[in-house]
Amino acid sequence: MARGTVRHLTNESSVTQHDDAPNEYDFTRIQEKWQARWDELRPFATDNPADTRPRKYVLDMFPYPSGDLHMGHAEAYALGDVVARYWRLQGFNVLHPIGWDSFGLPAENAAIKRGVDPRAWTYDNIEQQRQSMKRYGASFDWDRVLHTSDPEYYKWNQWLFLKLYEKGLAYRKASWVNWCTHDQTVLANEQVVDGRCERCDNVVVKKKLTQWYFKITDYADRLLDDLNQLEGSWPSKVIAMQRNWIGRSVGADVDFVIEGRAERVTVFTTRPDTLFGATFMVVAPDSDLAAELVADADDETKKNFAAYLEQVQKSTEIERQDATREKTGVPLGRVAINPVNGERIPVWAADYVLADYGHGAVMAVPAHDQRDLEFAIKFDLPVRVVVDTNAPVTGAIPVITPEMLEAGDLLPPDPVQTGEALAGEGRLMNSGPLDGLSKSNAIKRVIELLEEAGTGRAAKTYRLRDWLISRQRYWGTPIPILHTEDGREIPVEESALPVELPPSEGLDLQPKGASPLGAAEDWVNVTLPDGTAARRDPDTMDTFVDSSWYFLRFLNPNDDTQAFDPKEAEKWAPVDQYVGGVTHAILHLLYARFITKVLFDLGYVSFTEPFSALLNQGMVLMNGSAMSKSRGNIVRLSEQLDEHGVDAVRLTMAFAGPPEDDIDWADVSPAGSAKFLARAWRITGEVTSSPEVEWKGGDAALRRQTHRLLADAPGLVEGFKFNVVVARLMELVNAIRKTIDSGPGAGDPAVREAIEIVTKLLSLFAPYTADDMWERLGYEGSVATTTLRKADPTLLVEESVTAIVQVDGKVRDRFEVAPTIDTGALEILARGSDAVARAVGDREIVNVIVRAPKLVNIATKR
RNA sequence: GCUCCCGUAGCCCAAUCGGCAGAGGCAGCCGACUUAAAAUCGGCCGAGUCUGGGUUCGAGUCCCAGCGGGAGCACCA
Repeated sequence: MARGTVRHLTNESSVTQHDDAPNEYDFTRIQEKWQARWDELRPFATDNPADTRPRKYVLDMFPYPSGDLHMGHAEAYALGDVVARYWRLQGFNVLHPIGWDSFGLPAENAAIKRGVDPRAWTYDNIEQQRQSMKRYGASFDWDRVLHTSDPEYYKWNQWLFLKLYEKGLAYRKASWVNWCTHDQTVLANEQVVDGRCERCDNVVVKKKLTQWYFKITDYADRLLDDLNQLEGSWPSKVIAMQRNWIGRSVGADVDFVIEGRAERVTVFTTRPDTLFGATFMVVAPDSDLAAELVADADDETKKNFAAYLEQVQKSTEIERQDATREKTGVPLGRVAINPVNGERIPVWAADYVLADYGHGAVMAVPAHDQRDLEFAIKFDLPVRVVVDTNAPVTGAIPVITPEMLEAGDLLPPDPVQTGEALAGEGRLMNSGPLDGLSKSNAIKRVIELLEEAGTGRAAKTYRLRDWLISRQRYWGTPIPILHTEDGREIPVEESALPVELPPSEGLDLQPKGASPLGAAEDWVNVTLPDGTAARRDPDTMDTFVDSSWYFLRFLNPNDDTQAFDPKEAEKWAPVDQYVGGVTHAILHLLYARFITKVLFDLGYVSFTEPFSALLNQGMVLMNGSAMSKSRGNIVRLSEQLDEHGVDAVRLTMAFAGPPEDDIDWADVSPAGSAKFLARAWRITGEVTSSPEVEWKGGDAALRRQTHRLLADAPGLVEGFKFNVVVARLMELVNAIRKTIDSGPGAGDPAVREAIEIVTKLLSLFAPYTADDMWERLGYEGSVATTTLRKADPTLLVEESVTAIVQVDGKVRDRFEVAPTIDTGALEILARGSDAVARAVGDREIVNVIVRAPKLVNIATKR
């Protein structure tokens, strides 16, 4: 078959109106024709200040320029475009921009591999993607393109960094960080997946380094609590993942005195009620606290600790996160004193306690915590039950029943025997003043006691850690800080921004654990105004900084006086509809939310959440699994576009199923989509009525169907049921076909009305075909810039409906009735039915439910 | 292990408030066109909704339990 053409037999009568126009659906011709028109018309530019239409900001997650666009991009941009085009048809002024997230490791790694400049490699890829994107026909405003690797963009990245620095939200600290052994750079917690580097899948180890952090933990409560306002507009899955990630725990801080040490050690616990059951303390071996506690110990203890620490640090994240492995640890030879009962308990170091969570130390209550129990059993430490989990609790009050007393079996099983810690509700015991209280009451009471004694307080802690933003790589935004020899940090003046990346020429980009920029002597060495020498910070920023505010830069991408114009933000932001993959459910979205809240606090924006609504599209699979080279199941987008046309591929993406579901390309039919487009397109060549024709008088059944679609379309599109909209369009095209072939014919006004509505709605999915159809229908310009009519309510009323009559839930008869029939009339009709009488037989009718005009159900005594 | 989501025709998927299980597509079959085939056009066939209970006049839809699939979290004190 000839590429680019869906052949069909020419019907002589269909040529009458457009003798000169081609009468074959040739998508290549249509694409080329309309691409040129769009370049000329700029139908999607959003730059007219006099535009008074209401506004919508529809944003697709911008792509990373690694190679050409693939099927995943195709799906995302097809779906985002449906939403953008829909709001335009509804009369909105829609901002729908596109850009490139063009800094980052893959570009640099690829550049190293090929021995080329990362800059050249990146911009070559952008150009390729830009052309593919244009061909793909998404309704972007091409005058607002940005690239995060442009100095004009990253200048404002640096500005943002300095704003955070001024607020104390950007700081440097030495700590154990995730180190990717392959990429030779640090990773944020969020970038470590199952102990491996999210990007290259290599093993991650811990390394102690001084790094830059953003203090996202200051915003933990707001990031968590504000998720409530996104409920219903964001996928619940994403909200759950974010909640989980922030991981707020509520409990208490408890101060323990350490014998022979002036300072107390504070531990965080979610179970302060079990404080009387604490039989030892555990600190993280890699914490400063452990090192300090062991410093005064005897040589044997020190030696054991040193050996243990070395072993811990050697282990990879994968080993460390294996929850099934045996507990390990060493005693530190120190004694802690329980503040509530004065009990002396030993202090151990063990790697099941994490240095950077809570205070890096825990009170171990082995009877009621599984981890502590395993440790106690392994090292033969005492276990004391302080909550009787066999005592039921009604409300907050423990209840002991006479039966229980009689059974003499009040105590729960011994955790040491069963190996199971007693985690449940119960009644406090062995706990002095807490005895007899329920768990929740005991928590309240013990916090009061601790606060009175000054040895503890209610506390919250989070799983979320501060955001590590420095990277020891070349292709990123330089951190705008100077370091003097005496260790001072000097922020670069705002007027001196951007701190431009030096050329990569002459730099060794091979990863070696330190930033390549440190070797750019001309760049890194600077002299301060007072004559002292300083060095630029050689690290670059995590690219998630770039993408945490790009949606604001789109508002005025060429403004060189500010990052974004707050007045424009007032007009357009926050983003009304954000569209992208669920892969960014945590990282990108959390960071963007954080930065938005910071900008709110700084007074730059008036909203606290960046994305009012979120749509996650699924992945495109092939034969049940993700496409990959190793599986050899890659479907090339460019080949699909060559074979079936842009519109057919886009339509297939929308029609395949709910947007959030994965699409298996083996299950769908782009050829079927092309067939449908050709059918619809062909009809526009058969219509013989003129654009000015009066609708009324047209075929009533077809008109009703058209208006039902008009009435349903908004709800369907806004509910992201794109697949249903496409199905309804197919249905309507089938109906038009019938009306032409075996009904009133191609000249009927209802045919024109129907195909015009099809054309408008089809433009959401198949913009090239729709614009060509629009022209064939006798109009000029792009159908995408028209608006959609409202349904005529008089046409939505059915002339008659089918009422069904059930007997005991089974359908026994049906009638054609007026939609306005009342309950009594319908019941009389139903009771008069022979079929119903036969079904009822001689049984007694006990109930008749009437739901006029659609249903009667007669229940009989059985 | 914990949490969440999903199981409807051979396949992908629809089904407003609980009210006739089917909108659409793919595949299949039949017919038209063709010397023939492909393509195209027209038509047809096709589940009783994963299983077992429950609520209800009535359950794909609500509740409980199980099975199957997917996702997230997982030594976070």
